[in-house]
Amino acid sequence: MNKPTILVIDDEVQIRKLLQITLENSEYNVLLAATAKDGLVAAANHKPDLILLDLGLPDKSGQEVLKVLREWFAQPVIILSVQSGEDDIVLALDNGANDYLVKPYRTGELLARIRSLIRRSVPGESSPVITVGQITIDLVLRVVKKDCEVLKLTATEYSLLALFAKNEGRVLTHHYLLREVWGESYVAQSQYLRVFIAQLRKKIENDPNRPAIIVTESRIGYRFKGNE
Amino acid sequence: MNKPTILVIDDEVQIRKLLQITLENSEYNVLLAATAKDGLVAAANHKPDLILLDLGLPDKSGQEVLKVLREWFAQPVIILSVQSGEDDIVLALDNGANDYLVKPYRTGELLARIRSLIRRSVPGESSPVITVGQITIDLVLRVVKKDCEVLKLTATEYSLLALFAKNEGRVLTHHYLLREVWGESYVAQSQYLRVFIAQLRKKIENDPNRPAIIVTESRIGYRFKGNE
DNA sequence: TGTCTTCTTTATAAAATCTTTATATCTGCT
DNA sequence: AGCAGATATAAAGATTTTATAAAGAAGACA
Repeated sequence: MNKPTILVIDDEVQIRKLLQITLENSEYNVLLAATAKDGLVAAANHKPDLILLDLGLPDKSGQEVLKVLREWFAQPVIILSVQSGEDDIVLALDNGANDYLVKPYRTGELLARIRSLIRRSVPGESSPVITVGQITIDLVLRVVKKDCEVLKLTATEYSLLALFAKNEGRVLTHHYLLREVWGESYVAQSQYLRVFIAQLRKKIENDPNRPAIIVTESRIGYRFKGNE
Repeated sequence: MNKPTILVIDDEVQIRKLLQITLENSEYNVLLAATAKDGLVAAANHKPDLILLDLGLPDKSGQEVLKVLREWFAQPVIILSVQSGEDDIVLALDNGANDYLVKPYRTGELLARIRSLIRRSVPGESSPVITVGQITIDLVLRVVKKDCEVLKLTATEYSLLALFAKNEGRVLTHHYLLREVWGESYVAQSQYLRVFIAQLRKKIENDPNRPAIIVTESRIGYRFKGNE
């Protein structure tokens, strides 16, 4: 459940800054580009979830950018422009824009239109399932299975296991685990970790006395071993 | 490829006429409705490819119509309204509108926005009847049955159940449920949720003391379990 | 106006989970 | 082997969360 990424292509630095702050406050990742060229490169490299495109770019017309973009970019594009002529709007929409806002626009409305487009742009998403050995974790459904059998985990146990599964094979330090699962102020509570690791092992290990999935790295942390 | 069908819901006869002519000239089939009630019926019967909805209807607020519609209608909805306030626009978009045009709008722009939405809309069908285990939910008629027997649910109970049914198997957090059913300002009222979950269980569970359909995920939320 | 339905609050019991404590076991080192 | 620090585990205790009934409030409707 990552934050969506939005690419802003606008040549005015103040607008870029303003949008960056606004969007980051609304829990988006923000990429910035000042020219058409940079914008297209950034779009290709980062595959943003949505693009905010200014029509008045120095190096290339925004309409051109839109056309080029639409040859491969399927995510939503919102045009921001000072041009309020109907011809511009119709052209942009027919070139593949999903929306067109005339500057100066209202921030709340822009955010609502972004929400609306992002909400609908998740068509064929396959629920990300992590499979490690006999353990299966469906992060969307929030279901953990061992050999097709559903396990009952508490919220904390689940966070811990999900964190391990996302870092299969890597050693996770006590400090890191405590900070990620319990929060910054619990980094000294190593005993928590021991208690919950024991509980998890009781539920997922074949022989909890000989842990094979969550192995302890003494004095450092724990490691989640999937296969071999 | 058939001509796309557009449903116009507006109480002013001149606007209906005008839109009908405009749209038919642009190769669309047009359906007309003058009230919220007729509009909802027409939407259910004809499954249009797009709806143009006026916010100022005599019998019911357009925002209400939108919410009810969105319980099962997945195709695009464009709001046409004399209201130009940001709050109205944001509310409509968050209620599921795909676009919002302030009257008087420009015809060319409206047509371009319609083209844009229809181009992008997936022909994917959304079955308006969900069956999960013994429970059947008709999202169009808003009727819930358990083993062919109609259950009497209040509006809130229905919204909650419909939301669950649309997300079968996945954990829905307290926060999410409260926001979707009651609205953003109620996200802290977890007690509501408990009360209504208890009421729902009394109505749909075989043994309300041992919930098998709506199971609680302590400290996280609830999960709607269909079969298995 | 009174009745009915539904929503909202309050109160309390029950359940689940988290936290702490106690003790046993392990690990690496001299 | 013996020690010290680190880890494992069970179980008691404390706290939070959940379930449920029921009372009060707010509307709808005739």
